[in-house]
Amino acid sequence: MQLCCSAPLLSRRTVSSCYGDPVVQTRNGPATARRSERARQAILAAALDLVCEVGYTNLRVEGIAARAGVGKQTIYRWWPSKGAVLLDAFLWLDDPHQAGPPALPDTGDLEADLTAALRQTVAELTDPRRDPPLRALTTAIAHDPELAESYAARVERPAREARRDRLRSAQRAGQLAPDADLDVAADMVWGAALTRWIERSGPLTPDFADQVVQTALSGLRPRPR
Amino acid sequence: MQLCCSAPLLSRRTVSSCYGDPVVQTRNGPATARRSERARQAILAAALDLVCEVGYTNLRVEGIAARAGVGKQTIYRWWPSKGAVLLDAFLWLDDPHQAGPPALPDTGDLEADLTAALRQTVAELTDPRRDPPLRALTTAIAHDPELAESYAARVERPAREARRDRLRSAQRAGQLAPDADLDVAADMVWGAALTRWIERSGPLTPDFADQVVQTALSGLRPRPR
Amino acid sequence: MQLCCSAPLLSRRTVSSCYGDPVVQTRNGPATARRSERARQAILAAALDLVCEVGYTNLRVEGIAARAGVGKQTIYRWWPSKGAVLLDAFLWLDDPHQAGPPALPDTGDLEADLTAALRQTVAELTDPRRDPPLRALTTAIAHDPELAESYAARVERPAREARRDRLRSAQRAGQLAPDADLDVAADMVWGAALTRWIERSGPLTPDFADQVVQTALSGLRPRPR
Amino acid sequence: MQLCCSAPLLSRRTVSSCYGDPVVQTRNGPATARRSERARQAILAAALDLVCEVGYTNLRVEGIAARAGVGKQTIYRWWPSKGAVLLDAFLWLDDPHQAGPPALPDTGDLEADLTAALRQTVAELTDPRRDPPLRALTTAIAHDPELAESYAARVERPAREARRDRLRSAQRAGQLAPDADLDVAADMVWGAALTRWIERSGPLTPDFADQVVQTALSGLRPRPR
DNA sequence: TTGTAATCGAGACGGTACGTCATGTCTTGCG
DNA sequence: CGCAAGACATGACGTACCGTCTCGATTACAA
Repeated sequence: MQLCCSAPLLSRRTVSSCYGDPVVQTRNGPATARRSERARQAILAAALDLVCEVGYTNLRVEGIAARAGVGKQTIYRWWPSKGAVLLDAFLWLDDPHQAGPPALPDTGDLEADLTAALRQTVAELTDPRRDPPLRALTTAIAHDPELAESYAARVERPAREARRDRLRSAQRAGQLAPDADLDVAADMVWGAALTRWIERSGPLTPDFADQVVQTALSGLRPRPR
Repeated sequence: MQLCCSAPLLSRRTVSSCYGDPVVQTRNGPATARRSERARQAILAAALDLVCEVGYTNLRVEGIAARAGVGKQTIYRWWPSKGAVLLDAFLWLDDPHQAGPPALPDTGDLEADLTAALRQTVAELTDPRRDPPLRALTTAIAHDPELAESYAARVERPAREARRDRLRSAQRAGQLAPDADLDVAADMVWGAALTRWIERSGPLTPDFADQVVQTALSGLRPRPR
Repeated sequence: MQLCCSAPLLSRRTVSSCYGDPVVQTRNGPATARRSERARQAILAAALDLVCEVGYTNLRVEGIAARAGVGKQTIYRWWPSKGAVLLDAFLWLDDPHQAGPPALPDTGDLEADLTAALRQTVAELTDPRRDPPLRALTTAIAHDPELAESYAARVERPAREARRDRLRSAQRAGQLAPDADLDVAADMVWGAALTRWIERSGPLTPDFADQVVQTALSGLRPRPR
Repeated sequence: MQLCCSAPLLSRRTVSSCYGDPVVQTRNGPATARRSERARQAILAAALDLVCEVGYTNLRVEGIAARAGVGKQTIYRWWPSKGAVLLDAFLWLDDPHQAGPPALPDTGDLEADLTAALRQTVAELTDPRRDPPLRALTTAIAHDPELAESYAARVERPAREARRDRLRSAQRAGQLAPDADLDVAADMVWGAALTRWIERSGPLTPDFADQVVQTALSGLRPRPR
């Protein structure tokens, strides 16, 4: 797998030393000249800017290169496709803020924690800096298995596991039905938000997050009195 | 809006006579020669075949034309994009079977009806004839607003309304909490399936459908005894 | 051989109907749409203009296409390289004037005929419309065997044979030594001019042509008295 | 003029000390490290090998560097183009053998001397070590005026002058018509060979050399009896 | 029965973007 | 400092498709 070259969700401070190898091979000697950090950041920033400005279908590798003041080959040397650039760029958005795998809050109050987490998801999905690249990635992975695997490994599975961890903790605490399938539960809660986001079929607000969590916990049936 | 030229979900038997007007204008005289039904069906069939064989990104208008034994212009005359062809082709899959807007069963047993409906959705999502074109459409609409509107009008909104209708009926019958938001409820149930389908993050089986409906109705909290 | 698509030195008047087949093959049906004569002429004219303006090394297929108001693919469809375009363009220069294989004058006066022919060669070599493309071709064929064969067949061999024909006629008339090698003779006469042209090592004038022919006929040795 | 950095046709044995200055300027300090003779010879040898193996158009500076085990910059530091490398390499071929400007033999027998000289030229033109680089140079100078001047100064003019010297000597000895133009004479003799070489239009053999010289001296007209 | 006009299969056209390759410069340690 | 290594910015390459346009041939009403 050689899709993305940034360090995947590391906790190290010095990202600048975590490069992968070039996508295209050259004759090997004692490596001397190194990858340009300036170029890498300019490319990621340009990709984010452009996907917001012109959309994914109008996003061109040439355009990224031009905006970044970089040669096209410098992009193709390190990424196999514009989708891979975008994945790195998307993760790079959070690079400074979080330096480790995500985790849901665990205050002991399940409803509050889930609500906070889903509100966070909703906020990210509607963040104008994150919506366009994420939407682009969502469609790109549908047709690029390698990118899909990379996206799953670096974005999807970590999020999914964080959710399951929190739900398992709640189940242990007796706050969840002992026979509940945690994956089904998570798919219902986050799937509701994801569906609205993908289909743009309804408002995606904090209120919506609250309702989903409350409904998922209590169920749709009328409360017995 | 002139995206798709097949008849949209009409109840008339003779679909072959419901053409719209050509997408490209020609000088108008007393209409004489008519659209070729043979060509239309060959195009739709070729589009379906090819999207399954080579995927959406490798689907070319030229390829559809060649496979259908048709000139490229015959496609561009009647559809504005390969996405629009695919939408017609996808709907054409169901043409013989259903000749009207979809409706969920309403036997009075809410859980049974929802389970049947979600099982049906799951079956369609995993049908090898439907999965590739639907996946293609799902990504195509992300970048083509006209196609998105057409898809919403002809696929999404009808389904969504059928679900809401059934839930409203249940709410009237006192089988649902009176304050439940029906859109939220539907998004939870169908969003769970849609998420698994999009993210390929888990098995998409009848069992899964059963679990989702049961969990949505009863909630995640432990049942009081 | 599919290098050049104009008719090679035909005597037919209607050159516009002598196209060859496209360089890239497509599936064959009953041919309908035809090659654009307008595009062909624009390309040849643009190639000639540009090679004079910017030189062969700076001649780009993109540049020809742009100058001709033509898509790049329209060039690649009909010619395999810029050298092949240039060969056609060079021959197209003479298209109206000569419609058959070249022939040297044969008035019976060998010295006068050779002098006229060599003056003609010298005039062409120094013609500012012909010098740049011919120089370009001369270097291009050094590294492109297919182009070289085409050039030999359409330019070089016809000229060479015309010269040999005239010399043979003279030999029959007793104006040439019976044991003279006609190829050696022609190489001496035209080689002298070609060398000056290639090496730019001396003036290339009608006078020079006169001297060469006179010297070749009489020899370098002092005339016995 | 900074085209070539080897010593031009010197008679000194120790070529290794005749370097010019680097083509690219660097900040000047007290010169310490000197040009590597090993690198220079490896580059010239690699250039010769490669131009024979892959041809001039496929000859890359990177390829020369790789074959020579040298950094690309080491080539660009000392030569302005691959043509300049090739010119040095071509001259370096003769470095050991001749250490001065070329001269034609002058035994007093003009025909024998010219024949020997032209046979020598023919032998060099057909030498598989010399043909490819020389052909490359011949085309390279057509588009690179600086290289052309250097080639003229170091290869062409010396040869041309040697020929004229020999012919002048013959003219003084009364073996040549007093009014013969020596440049025209030389162009006829060597032009015949050069033309065959460039156009590959006939055998280039010692026999051919003999015929050319004999014909040039005696002329084409039938010998009077 | 014959016009007449739109559609048909076919494919060349003017273009845009692709991903690769080559160029010549710049940067990084090593000797 | 010169050197080997190689990343860099630039830009041309030839290919693949795009969506439009132009050909005859075919087709089906209207006169």
